[in-house]
Amino acid sequence: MFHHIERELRSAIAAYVRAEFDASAIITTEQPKQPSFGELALPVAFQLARQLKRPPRAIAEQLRSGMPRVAGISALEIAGNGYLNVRFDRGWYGRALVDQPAGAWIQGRPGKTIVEHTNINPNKAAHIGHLRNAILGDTFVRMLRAAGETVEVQNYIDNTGVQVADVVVGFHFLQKRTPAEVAALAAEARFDYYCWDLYARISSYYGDHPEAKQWRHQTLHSIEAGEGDLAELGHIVADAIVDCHLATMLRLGIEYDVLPRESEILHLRFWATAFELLKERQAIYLETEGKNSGCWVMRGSAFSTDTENPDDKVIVRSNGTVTYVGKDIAYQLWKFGLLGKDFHYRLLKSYPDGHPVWISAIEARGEAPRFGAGARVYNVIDSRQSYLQDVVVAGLRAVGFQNAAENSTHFSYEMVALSPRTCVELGLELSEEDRKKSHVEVSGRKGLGVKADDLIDKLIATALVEVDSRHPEAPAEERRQVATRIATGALRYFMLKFTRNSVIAFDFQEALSFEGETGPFVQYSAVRARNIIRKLEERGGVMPDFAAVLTEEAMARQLRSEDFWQLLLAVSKADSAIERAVLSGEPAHLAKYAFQLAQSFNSFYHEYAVLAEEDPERRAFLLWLTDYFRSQLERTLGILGIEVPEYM
RNA sequence: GCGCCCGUAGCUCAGCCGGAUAGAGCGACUGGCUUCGAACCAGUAGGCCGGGGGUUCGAGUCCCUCCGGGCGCGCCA
Repeated sequence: MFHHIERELRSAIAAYVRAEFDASAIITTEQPKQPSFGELALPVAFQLARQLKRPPRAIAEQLRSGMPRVAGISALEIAGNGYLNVRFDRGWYGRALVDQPAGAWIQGRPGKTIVEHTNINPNKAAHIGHLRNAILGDTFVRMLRAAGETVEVQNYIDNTGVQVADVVVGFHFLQKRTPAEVAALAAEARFDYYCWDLYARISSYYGDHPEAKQWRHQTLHSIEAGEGDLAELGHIVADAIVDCHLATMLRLGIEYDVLPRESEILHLRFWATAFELLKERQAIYLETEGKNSGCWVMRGSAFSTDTENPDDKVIVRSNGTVTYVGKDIAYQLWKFGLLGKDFHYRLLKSYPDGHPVWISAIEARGEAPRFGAGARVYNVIDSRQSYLQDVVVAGLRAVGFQNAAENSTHFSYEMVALSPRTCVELGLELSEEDRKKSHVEVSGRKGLGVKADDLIDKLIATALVEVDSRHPEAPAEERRQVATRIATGALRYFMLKFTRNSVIAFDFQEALSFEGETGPFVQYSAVRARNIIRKLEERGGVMPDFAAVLTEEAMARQLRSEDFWQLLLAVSKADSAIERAVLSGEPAHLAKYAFQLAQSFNSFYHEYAVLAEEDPERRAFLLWLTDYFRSQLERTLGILGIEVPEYM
């Protein structure tokens, strides 16, 4: 509704300015600095002042007196030296919300939006850095869907890369295990933890025995050829770890639609097709001299911002093998349906909620939906890979797919590092240098990091202590479920509260906190609203007929209270908050909104006893406001992927 | 060397397309539990928005420059 009035007002003013001043201005609306100034502020007179060479105050005065009426607006006021402040008709506004609580503004862009996230190497347990990626990606997906878009969630699996190969080397060459033995191990719990340690071991082994890298090359070769024990081990490891990752992410409510795998990209020769295309369109050329002699390269000028003498990027090595970026270009072409090839698919599994997840396959099995061929693609990848993402987009452009290039977005985010204090807690030895830093980078090779499942377990345990002390009478299983929701809410909120380009220095003490700006704070507020309604029913009461009791006049009476009005206004801005977060691509904005909303309600909750209210109209109003708040906060939390526990 | 990001309260961070007196959480200090359960609320202290130039009626926000920090820049993935 807020949104609606805002839009109506903007177009009314734009039309008036065109007619009366013969000028065009981009009408922007702002939130007034103080609530007492009204609901919206328009700096339009300042913009026009320059064009018209007239003082802003005079322009504002003309706008104020001449403007046609806009429904829902009761007054325009001039403030400062030319601000036009807008006051809403409170009774009208409140009533409109009773009639239509949720906005009908939703209309997504046409076509399918592809969001690729998670993309963890399937060779070891997921860590907190991966959590940031998956939570950001998943929340962005929920935001887009809330904005009415059709979204496909992809999670790319590099099951043939060096990282998988290294773990295979560990099993085969260091431990001398057969595929059958590894398969047995993979069936046991926490295989991903086992591989975490093994990967760190083999990485350090390479350091001491450089000649052992020969094993890696041999393994990579076997995996690519798809033959022999080493290839079989590769499949066993990668498949089992993918299962672990899916399970970890499901704990946070994160699901995928399709898992395209590198093994199928190789087998179905995606690269060969892309290579022909790149050559044909002259996006790459065969270098005949200099350091890149014998390689197929992309001109540096195609992607680099260094205008002096940008380095060319090798796409195909002089030995004929393709680089990572080359494969990525082929994959990105597929995402837009521009490669002229597709995967086959098989159903990997169905989630408990019934949602199916498909995985790429060499032969078709089952009737899969049409994957890929998106109108837009968002790649959720950390900012360290921005250079490579630029090359991929330049590749699309060079091939002539301007449109695809423009619709490719690197949804980047900064890394998650560890606070020095947390490193100490983890028993890691820090150098003098590290100790002074504000954060220390995680390293999979060194096994340095916080595993996702460990963190979730720790959060649940911490939450359970609180739940147990508050609700000792509740069944143990139920308490555990409540603690789980609190824990995952805390974790998701923690990862979302920072804007994307801020480095997170992960700190246990901070992440395990349930007070202040945290997920549980917001959940608690929703629980309180629910409690009011539940208590009402427990006492034999029923919800009043809001449509009958809360007439426009009644609303106007109740909303004379500044406290009620401000809360109502804040709640009614959910749509605006969602839209703003989608437009800015910043889930943190929505998280912040949820927090502020919770704050407003908590203060209201403290001040006013809803059920004890004796005046029937006022009581009905308070109940309606409480329920309206509850529904809008729950909707917002749902988009953040945060569930509300039954009690706290 | 080149490129990208960051620098705002003691700490961690917000600050929407440039707009009115720069905000929140934590920490510190004062108060508030007779249950719609305090995982909360009310209040106090705390800021040269890294420095310096510029553009503008107006700059935390845009431009230039310097300082400090992070991350990239391979015929690795």
